[in-house]
Order: sequence, then structure tokens, then C-alpha cells
Amino acid sequence: MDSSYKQYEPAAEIIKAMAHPMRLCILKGLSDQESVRVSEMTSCLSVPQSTLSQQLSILRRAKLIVSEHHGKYVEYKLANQKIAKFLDKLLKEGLY
Amino acid sequence: MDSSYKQYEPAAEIIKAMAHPMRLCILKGLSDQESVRVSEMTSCLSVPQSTLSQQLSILRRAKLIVSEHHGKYVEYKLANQKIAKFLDKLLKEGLY
DNA sequence: TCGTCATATCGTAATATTACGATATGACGA
DNA sequence: TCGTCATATCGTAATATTACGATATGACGA
Repeated sequence: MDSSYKQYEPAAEIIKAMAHPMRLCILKGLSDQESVRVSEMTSCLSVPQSTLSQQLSILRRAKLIVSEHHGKYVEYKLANQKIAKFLDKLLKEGLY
Repeated sequence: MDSSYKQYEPAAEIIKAMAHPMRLCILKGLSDQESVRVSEMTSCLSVPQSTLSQQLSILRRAKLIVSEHHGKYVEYKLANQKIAKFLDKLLKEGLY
């Protein structure tokens, strides 16, 4: 146990960015599919576009996902494969 | 990408319970030490006792830790070893 | 150049989390 | 039985997050 828990701030920030069912769902989708358009996400996640966009921005800010602009579309993918593995551990294996 | 992200609620609850630097610190301590008394935690985490106790209750509610009563002391440990592994992945390897 | 489509950002109300002092509970030794 | 120590719970102010409509931006085809 450390004298200061402040050192765990960065890890907590990352975890916090994942700590929402919709954001986990987005991440899971990206771990299954390499790259997904925002418009595709909108259609299967039935939430207002602005809500989705806000969640994407939280994941972006945490550097869990990155965007690619293709004309008028934007595609997102996971920032790296460690994130996919981590997600798998959480979602498939579970923690209990 | 799933039509409903509600199915990720349970996983999100677990992640949310870990999403705080002090709680990560507590979990890390327990992954290094098998079992720790609340009084020990209080002394090295310089926060009010009630604050620590509240954080412990969040971790308990998420079933990440379990308590054992020994006379007037309470000891906590991780609910299982998967949690230690998961934590290691996050804290040692990192996600980037 | 315009209208439209895809996406991001702004503003904000509702709700949840955090932090912590005050109080409750329950075990122990005198 | 009492006082004390260890821990949990309560109450609550301050702050952060969530959800979403309204608005902005920027690419494209006509």
C-alpha cells in the first residue's frame, strides 16, 4: 500500500473512460471489427447522435480509440491491440 | 456492435468500482499482500477513516474484495486471483 | 455556390460521485 | 459494566458525469 495514491491517477483515468456500458459496447465493437463508421454505430446503438459523439470523445481523450477521416465519414478504431486483449479479459473471462 | 448496450451494465459496474485512484491503490495493496487491516491502510493512505471506509464499501459492493473480522480488526483481501491478474495487466503492462 | 449529410461541440438539467465530519456499532480489556 | 479502540454508516456540500436538444463545421454532389 503506497503512501500516496496519486500515482494511480493515470490508470484511473483510463479505467474511468471505460466505465460506462455504452463505451464498453463501442470498444467491444471496435475490438471485433477493426474500424467502424460513426454512422454505423448510430444505427445500431439507438441513441441520439450527440450522445454517441460525446462518448466517442471521452474514449478519444483517453487515447483508447483513434479516428480517421474519410471524406464526410469518420471511422474509429482501437488505439492498439492491448486494449482489445484487456477488454477480452474483462468481457469474456470475467473477473469473478 | 450490439443493438443494445445494456448488456454491458454488469461489466461497467465492476470497472466503475475500480475507476478511482485510491481504490486502485487499495486493490494494488491487496494484490501485493494477501490481506491487509483497515488500520494499516488508514496509516499509509493519509485520508480520513470515513473516506477510506466508504471506498472499501464500494469495492465490497462490487465484490472485488471481501472482509474478514478478527476481533476488533477487519482485514480485507481480493475476492479472487483473477482480479490481481487483471490489475497487473492494467498497472504493470499498461494499455498504450 | 447551395443544400444536404455526417459529425462535433455547446449548453444545461438531472443524477451520481467524492470527500469528510458526526454519529453509530461492536469488540475488548480494566 | 465502562471506556476505548476499530470500523461502518449517515448526512451533506462540492463537484463530475450523463443525456440530449440546439447549433456549428466541413465535405460532397448538383
